[in-house]
Amino acid sequence: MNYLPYDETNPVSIYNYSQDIVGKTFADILSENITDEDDYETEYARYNNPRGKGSLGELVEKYYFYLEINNESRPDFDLANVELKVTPYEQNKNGSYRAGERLILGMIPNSAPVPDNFYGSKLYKKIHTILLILYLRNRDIDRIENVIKYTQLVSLESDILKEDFEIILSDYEIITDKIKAGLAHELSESDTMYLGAATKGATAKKSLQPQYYNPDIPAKRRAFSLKQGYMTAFINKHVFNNTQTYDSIVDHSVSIDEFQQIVKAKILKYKGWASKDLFSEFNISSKAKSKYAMLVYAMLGIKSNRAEEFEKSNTQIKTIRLSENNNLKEHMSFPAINLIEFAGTDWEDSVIYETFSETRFFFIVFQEQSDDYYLKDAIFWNMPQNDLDELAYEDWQKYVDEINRGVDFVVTPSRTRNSLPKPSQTSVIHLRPKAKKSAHRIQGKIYGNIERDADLLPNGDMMTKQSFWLNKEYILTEIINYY
DNA sequence: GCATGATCATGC
DNA sequence: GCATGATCATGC
Repeated sequence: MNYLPYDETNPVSIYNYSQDIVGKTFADILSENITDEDDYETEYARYNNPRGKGSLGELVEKYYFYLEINNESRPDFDLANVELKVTPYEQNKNGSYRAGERLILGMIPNSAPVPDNFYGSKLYKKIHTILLILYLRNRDIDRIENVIKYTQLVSLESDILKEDFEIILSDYEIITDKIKAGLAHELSESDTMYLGAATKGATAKKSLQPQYYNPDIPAKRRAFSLKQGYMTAFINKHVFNNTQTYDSIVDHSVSIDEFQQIVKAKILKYKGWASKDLFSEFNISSKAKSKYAMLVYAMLGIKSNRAEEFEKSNTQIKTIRLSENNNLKEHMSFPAINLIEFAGTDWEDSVIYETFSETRFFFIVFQEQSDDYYLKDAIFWNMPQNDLDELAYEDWQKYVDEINRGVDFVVTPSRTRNSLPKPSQTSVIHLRPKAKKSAHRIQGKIYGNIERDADLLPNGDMMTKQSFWLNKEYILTEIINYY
């Protein structure tokens, strides 16, 4: 073994040495270590490849810490029990920061027995102490030119588990119980709150593996991860020391079950109330279409619309209005998409896959009765992995095919019809317009304000900006079991 | 009367 | 000025 510039048995020594990395780009680290110009070019290209997702971490391991790359379940700094994690963060438009990705912690054993106890797991040993190296990601430059900004020694016990202990432990149990029941193929990242079961491997089909507890049905390889929302809160709190960002709903450590019970109780306290009474009780005079969502935050005691537990667990509040005869009034809307990106992205990297694999939902149900809506129920929900893999995938494919084939239009004075699949032709999700006004450019002919309201199609036409929507019939079949 | 295309009030 | 979280409303 060559001489190392730090004591590999001592976490503090490793951390002290790591402080000199701050301010460097990944390319700097390469050039400080490679004198031959051709070798430098080769390595630069290798580590700059966006397909090599873990490659910046490998670069740091190899060229800064001089470690052998280890793909095993032992920590990177084995003798000090320290795991190295190199991860991006990004700046939001309003200047605040968010984690760039979930933090992958270690593979979930699929072909071997799962330890019952979190403390007996390889995961616990591996992530007990983490050297977290954060770089500020700028997507406009070569990834290898990004600058490393922070390095921090993170202790699982004092920094992470202390405040979120019960939830992470119950997350671990949910994941491992499903595996032990032979249901690893039904795992979804949105099943849990902070510790997620993230998919691993380029495409799911490539990464299918037989299950130890159910050899007949293969399952995707997955890794334990701390969710992106969790990491955003973590770096704001523990790296940037910014504690003003969120309001928390529950001020003590609880399991997922307890958390959900507490949150539901805060809402269901008002079960049966008419919405007009709720609006006056909580002083909401808004005429905005999102007034029901504003009401829910008020009922939860959240001043901003950022609840700590919801942000950390990627949970979205959505309100649902039922008609008197128990149908949903409307489909559920999501943000606008970029059509060209939509049609050119693989399923597992698509916004729809990412949204439904990672998001937990808190549905607040109101029901119409005579001339008002009455609070009926509050339901935590996430899309079952099977529905995502099969039904949502088929719907998505129809839209991708039609957009790539070329969308046809029929223009009339009152509306412009398009040849995208209709909501009634889909089972889980559909695309529909969402803009200030309708706008199109069809074979060069312009209708409406295309700059503001239209989105480009692959064939050069433009159509009104589209969002994706969750079908109301699907939502109804999902929530009907709850009441 | 519902499906689908169109649109809105607000906050940041 | 635009993203958000929705609801509105025409015409089949």
